[in-house]
Amino acid sequence: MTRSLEENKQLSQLLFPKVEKTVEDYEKIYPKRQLNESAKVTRFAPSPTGFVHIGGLFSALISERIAHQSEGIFYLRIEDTDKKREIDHGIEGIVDSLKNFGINIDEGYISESDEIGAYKPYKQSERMEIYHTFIKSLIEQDKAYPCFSTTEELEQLRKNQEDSNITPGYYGEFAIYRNKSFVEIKEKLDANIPFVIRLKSTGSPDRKISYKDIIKGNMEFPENIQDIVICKSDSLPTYHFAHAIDDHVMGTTHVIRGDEWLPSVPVHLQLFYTLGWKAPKYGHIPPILKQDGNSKRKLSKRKDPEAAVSFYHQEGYPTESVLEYLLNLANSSFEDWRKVNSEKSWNEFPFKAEKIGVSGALFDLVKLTDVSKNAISRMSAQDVYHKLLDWSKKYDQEYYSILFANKENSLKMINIERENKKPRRDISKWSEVKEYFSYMYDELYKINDVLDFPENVTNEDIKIILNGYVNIYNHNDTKEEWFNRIKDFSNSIGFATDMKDYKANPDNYKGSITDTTTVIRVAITGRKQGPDIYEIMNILGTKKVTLRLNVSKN
RNA sequence: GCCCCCAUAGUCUAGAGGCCCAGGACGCUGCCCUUUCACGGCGAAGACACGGGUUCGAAUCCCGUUGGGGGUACCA
Repeated sequence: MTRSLEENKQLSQLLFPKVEKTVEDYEKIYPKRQLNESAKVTRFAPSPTGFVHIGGLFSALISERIAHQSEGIFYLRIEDTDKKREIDHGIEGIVDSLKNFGINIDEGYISESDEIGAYKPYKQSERMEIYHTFIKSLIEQDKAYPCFSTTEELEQLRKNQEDSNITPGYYGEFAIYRNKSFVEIKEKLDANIPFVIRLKSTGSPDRKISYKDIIKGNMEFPENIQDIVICKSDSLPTYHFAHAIDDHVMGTTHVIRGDEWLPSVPVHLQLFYTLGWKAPKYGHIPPILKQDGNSKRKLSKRKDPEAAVSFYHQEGYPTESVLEYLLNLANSSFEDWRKVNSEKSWNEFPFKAEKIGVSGALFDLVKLTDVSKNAISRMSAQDVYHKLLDWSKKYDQEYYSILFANKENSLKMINIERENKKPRRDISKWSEVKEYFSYMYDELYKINDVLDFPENVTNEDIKIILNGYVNIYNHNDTKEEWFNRIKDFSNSIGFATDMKDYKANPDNYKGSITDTTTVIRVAITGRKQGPDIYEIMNILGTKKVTLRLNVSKN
């Protein structure tokens, strides 16, 4: 029944006549990396099947940290073995997303069609010859074989197995093509019957396999007993096989991936073992979840706009905000570190892979907002201005022109209370700034029909305040002079300046200095809240201030 | 069905048998400071899923239950 060594050799030749190189050739073409003992090699290996998912960015970030913190290599490999789901410009999207977030790769694709690095090609569809060479060798060694079962037959098999309550799948006695004779196989091949290549499993159902996951710790699984497909009928490798080949050949030391891969570990370990290689270390990260009714679920590409990293770009969250939020999700000690290292870059944080939580976290936009406010408050006005320009150039042309034309004033505005020991924390994303500072620009500022003055001040008093203030306003006042002037003025019209006294005897006054300034603020900015009103008036200038005061009176 | 993973407040988490009648951050909230907001200061409410063990002692170890997530493809 079984085939002789010679027959297997013939079979491999029959199957892969065009493969000329040998396994040894490839070990020479792609030699082992010359790196320090401690240097780690990681990769981000997405499929170009859609936009980059926030979970993808999460694993890319973790992989990048692990590599670069150990002075190792981080590379980008495109896993395009599923031609059915591939999209146009998929690679470009991936490359751009990483670039945008400042996650630097050492090897792999740097644009839709250009790649760098000594282990190219970094796209699986271009590595066919490599995979076939290794498959050919496995067949020669009787470790793999062609299987001619049709999808229908396999479905039927599964159904029968389920009905008789035995483990479903293609294994053991059900692996009918495992030991077919050379003659039988040749007949099928000559008849052009489509086939896949399967790996002959060496696993046993009553043996366990254990390994230590970098993130999840000690794991134990039953061995894989299935004769898994390693080469599909379109002659492309399956993910499992390409993973083993590429990560060995490219010298990956640590594989970081989503924990949906956890159940495949026995398969992968078996693959490495069968190929005679040392398996990389694995780290399985939990998914990023979203609350959906009563349950949590993975952020969905189809249902959740916030699943796409492009969403954060559009909204104008600075990349470091998103990265820091993600970093905090991975290592919760990040925020403590950030508190005492406010001027450092996120990539100086001593990241620890083994500290990553094991269970999935809900993505919390509110927390992201907080992280982002902090991140932006740490930036210089120049920095904020330029980031704002970059963002608006892409997403808000009108605002871009305004910012561009009003550089000086914009910078001053952004800088209000920015250089305090504790800077303002009012901006969390670029898309909200236009509205937030709209009163700064004549093009954007519109006096509301109904100004929202404080309720406790009568219309009559509002007029008194506005009329009086127009007369005493002096653009050349220092802040102190200005404040003294407001105080005197408030006193003169019956508004308290001593807050303690006001609180003790509110009935003695029409209101307090808070009300006076708020009325002025509303008249000038249309808002009850905002940065230091003295600074704002200073930037606006006498002309605009008096104009707005006069307009608001009516 | 079978296999695997997970389980501390609304959210993210610290916690690796006594330091914990559980600490931090976000959020929520009270007060103080204050020309508003922000900042800052001082507070408040809020959690070890449940049930059994083991132990002098358990959030921490074991077993079970429940709940959640994942896998079970010629998808990754």
